[in-house]
Amino acid sequence: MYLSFRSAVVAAMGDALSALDFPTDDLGIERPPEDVPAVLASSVAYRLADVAGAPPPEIAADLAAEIDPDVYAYLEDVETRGPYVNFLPSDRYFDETLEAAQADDYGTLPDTGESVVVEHTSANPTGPVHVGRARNPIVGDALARVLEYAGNDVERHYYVNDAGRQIAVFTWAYETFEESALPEPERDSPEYEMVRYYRKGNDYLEEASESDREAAEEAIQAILQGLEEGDEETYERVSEVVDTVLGGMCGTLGRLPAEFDEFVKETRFMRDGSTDDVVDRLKDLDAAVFEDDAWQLDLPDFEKNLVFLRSDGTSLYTTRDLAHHEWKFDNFDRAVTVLGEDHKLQADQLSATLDLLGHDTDRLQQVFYSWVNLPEGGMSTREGTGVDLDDLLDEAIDRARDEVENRLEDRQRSDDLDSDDVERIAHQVGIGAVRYDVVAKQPTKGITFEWERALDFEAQSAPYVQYVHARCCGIIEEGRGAGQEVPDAVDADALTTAAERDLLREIARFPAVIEQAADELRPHVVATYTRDLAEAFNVFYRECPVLDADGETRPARLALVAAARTTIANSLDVLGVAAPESM
RNA sequence: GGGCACGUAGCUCAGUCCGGACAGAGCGUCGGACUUCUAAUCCGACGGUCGUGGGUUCGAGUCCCACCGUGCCCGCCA
Repeated sequence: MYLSFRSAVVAAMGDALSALDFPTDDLGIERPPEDVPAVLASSVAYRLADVAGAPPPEIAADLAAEIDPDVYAYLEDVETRGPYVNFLPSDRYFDETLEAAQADDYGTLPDTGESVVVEHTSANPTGPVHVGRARNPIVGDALARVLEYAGNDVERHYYVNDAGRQIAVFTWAYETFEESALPEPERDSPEYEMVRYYRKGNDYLEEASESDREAAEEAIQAILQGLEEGDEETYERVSEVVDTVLGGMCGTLGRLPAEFDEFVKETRFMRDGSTDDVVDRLKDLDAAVFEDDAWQLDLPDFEKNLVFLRSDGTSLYTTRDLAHHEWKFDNFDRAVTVLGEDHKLQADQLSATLDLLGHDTDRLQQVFYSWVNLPEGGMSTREGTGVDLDDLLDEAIDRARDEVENRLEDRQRSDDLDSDDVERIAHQVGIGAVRYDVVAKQPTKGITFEWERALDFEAQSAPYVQYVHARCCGIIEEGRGAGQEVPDAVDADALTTAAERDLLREIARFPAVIEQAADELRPHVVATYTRDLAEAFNVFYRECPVLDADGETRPARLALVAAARTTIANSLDVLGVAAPESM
């Protein structure tokens, strides 16, 4: 309804402007402040003052007079306030919003017919997932959900680095050191057990004598060469390490939850010949140069050359990533990648090179986030510094459980929660709080990890929004018990108070929020929206009794609660945060 | 040194892309509201040179320039 209303306003403004011989390239449509009852407004009158030779309020009045609301769908009235033209929606707008918002798929936009691959996380399989990179799966998964709601056919990919030096070191270390020489694993899980070899190997390379180190380097190089040559046995050896560690990491990511449709291995593009193929085409480019025995690309707009083939003839990460992205272009309409800001230059070079290879790089978009650091510095898997995501999630669940148990005593509601409920709520709230805290912020902002802050359940947090969902469910359940079912169709006329209208207006915006989040690839706008929606609901809740309301008001309010419930549930779903039915 | 990002209330953040209605929340502090559909709630008070200085504009937190501070990047690593 909101999107239709907006189209109507766009049409009305365009018609009015051209009728008065004003330019129609700037409609000035915006969202008015809260205290203005209009759903949309236009500030264009300001800019027309010069052209028209009249003060803005006068122009606004002329524009408003030019528009006949009856001609446009959902438009009730056009008013002016100073220089602003305000558009007020009709009863039908509210009636249909109330009905549409009760559908389970409310907020889902029509199919775009486009396939989108969202690549996120893609962390090197070297050890436990730590908080430093936890932003990637959380933002990436939310982004995938946003794009799905926006009508796209989405696939989530994890690009697995199984061909780099780190993995060769890991494989060598795993095959070289005895478990008896290693410390106890921090957890009973494959990646925690395996990372001990990786750390041991790296320590050894730093501390060993020169001759020992050279011997080790030889073994490591042999692994890299084996992969480059497509040697099956080497691939098997590396795969054992990679698959084991990755399996463990996915267990942690699954708790968020972040799941993937496909794990795309780097070696795939070495083994199928596409890396060699892209190297051949790169060599033919005008920008290709052969310097210092290595093939390089002299990219415009970049200071340094991009090496794509080493002097020993082996490929680099970037080379394989080019083949990877050509594969994405072959199989999807669009590709979105979530990357740490440290990959920005590399991503720009990738796009520039794909452009030189003749690809339409508008189909590739990158979303960057900055790392989560500790007060004392960055987190590193190799050095074992950092907070494991598993520990953060466990702690969040523990604290949420404490909260639930503390609140149990002075709980007003009579539906006793059993121990399963307590555990369910602890998980929903604990993990939801962590996830919401991350997804609600613009990813480019830096975050310093602090336990207290990450685990604050007050504030503008997930529980605040989740609580609204639980309240909605409570009212509906209570009503059902008293024989008051949510009506199928209802007249929004019965909703007369400002609190009811404000809530309905917020509910109506949801599809536009999805559209904006998808267009801008910024899931955090959905989080901001959930707060506004929850706030509007809580005001309504305080001022408007539902089940005790009289006459037509009761079914109308019940329908409003049902609409709020699906809107809250779906907006939380977009963020990947659970919507508890009680808490 | 060069490039990119970030800088809004004591603290954590919206708002900046696309300039417009008095710059909004939460936390903290102080003061109120549970015999009433769940108080993880609500209401009120206090709190702001929107990093600094210029510029463009009828109008700048938003656009441009310079500077300051912080982070990231500038490998034949990934």
